[in-house]
Amino acid sequence: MANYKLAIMLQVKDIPNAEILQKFADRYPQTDIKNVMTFLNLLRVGSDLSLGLNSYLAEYDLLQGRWWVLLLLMREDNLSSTPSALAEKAGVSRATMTGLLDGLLRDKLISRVHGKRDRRQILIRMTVLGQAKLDEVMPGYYQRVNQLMQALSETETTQLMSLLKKIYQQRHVFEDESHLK
Amino acid sequence: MANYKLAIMLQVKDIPNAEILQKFADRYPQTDIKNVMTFLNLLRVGSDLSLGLNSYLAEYDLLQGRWWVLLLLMREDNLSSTPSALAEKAGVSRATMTGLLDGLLRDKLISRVHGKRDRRQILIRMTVLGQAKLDEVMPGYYQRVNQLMQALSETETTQLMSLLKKIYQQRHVFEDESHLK
DNA sequence: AGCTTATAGTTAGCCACCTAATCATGTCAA
DNA sequence: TTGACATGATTAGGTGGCTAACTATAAGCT
Repeated sequence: MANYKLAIMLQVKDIPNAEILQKFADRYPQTDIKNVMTFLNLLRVGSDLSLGLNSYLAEYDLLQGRWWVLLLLMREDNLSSTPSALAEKAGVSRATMTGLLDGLLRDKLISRVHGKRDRRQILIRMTVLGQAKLDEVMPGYYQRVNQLMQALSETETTQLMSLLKKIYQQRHVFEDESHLK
Repeated sequence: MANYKLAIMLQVKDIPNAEILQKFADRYPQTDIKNVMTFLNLLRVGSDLSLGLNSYLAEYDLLQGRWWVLLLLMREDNLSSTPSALAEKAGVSRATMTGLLDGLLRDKLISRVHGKRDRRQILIRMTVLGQAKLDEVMPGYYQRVNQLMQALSETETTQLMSLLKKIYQQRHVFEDESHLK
């Protein structure tokens, strides 16, 4: 039993074709080829879009982690939050958040202030530079998302949301033995 | 212009709701809320499934990278390939493949043999232990994929494949300025 | 033959993620 | 009020990505 650690997604460039999957299906009879292909395609599309988003953000010296932190701060009325709250909302460990904040601080996009009431807490506030960075990045981001989603009609987008939601509800299948019949 | 490096997907736990997106839409008028939400959900589902797959594989001391290498080798008639061919098919750099192969070698799941014709080449062959590992992992993998995809009917699965394909064709939107109108 | 260029693989060093351990501060109950 | 436990943040150490630089071998020209 190993420790599972990384959120790194394999960039599945070479999804097996039906013939190859059939070879596996012979060895492993439970295989449903169509299901596997759909699953792998879902992973691949997600991975490629994530990679693409990163490559866009990198033009502005950001990656998804630090960019998302700025977005979370922008949502707050006073542009402030704490490391643990940010870690929770971003879905990363507090240790990772410390690292992300280190990077943002280095680029002066945020500031760290020690809490007054609870001296364990640190208050993170987005700086004017941070806001400027976001103002630089976001228009192009929205433009590209729109461009991407133009591949689908309004109806298809609704459909996709609905299908994703159904799959999302099953997401614990890999983790939790009890979900198997 | 920074260097873009990681295939790490942000685990977007906290997708903004319509109200928050509206706030951003006020600041950034090009925002199409529905498109953004669909995009973020696609990223999130991909990320969560990838994470789940990793957590399953970790029970067998594998992660997606090393697991995928074993699958690629299993496809080959003689269970053999070269590091560069594997890197190409797995969609990772040759340097990363070196690292993955190091790990597989440590666990004796593959063997390295120096090429005869071209002495620069190394031949990677899956060992009996490697095949046994895959035979251990794959049934549960297929079982879980089937379980996951039971969320969708046959028709819905076909629909999803079609929608994903349409989006996939637009995947260069983030990387290539010329795709913007 | 001997240069130059291309190719296969590894190494070095960076980044973002993780868990576990640590340190400081708060809280609560005997 | 003090000892046990909880909580916020950081540090240490490991993994798997990346690019760039390096070594060794091969191939192609002149």
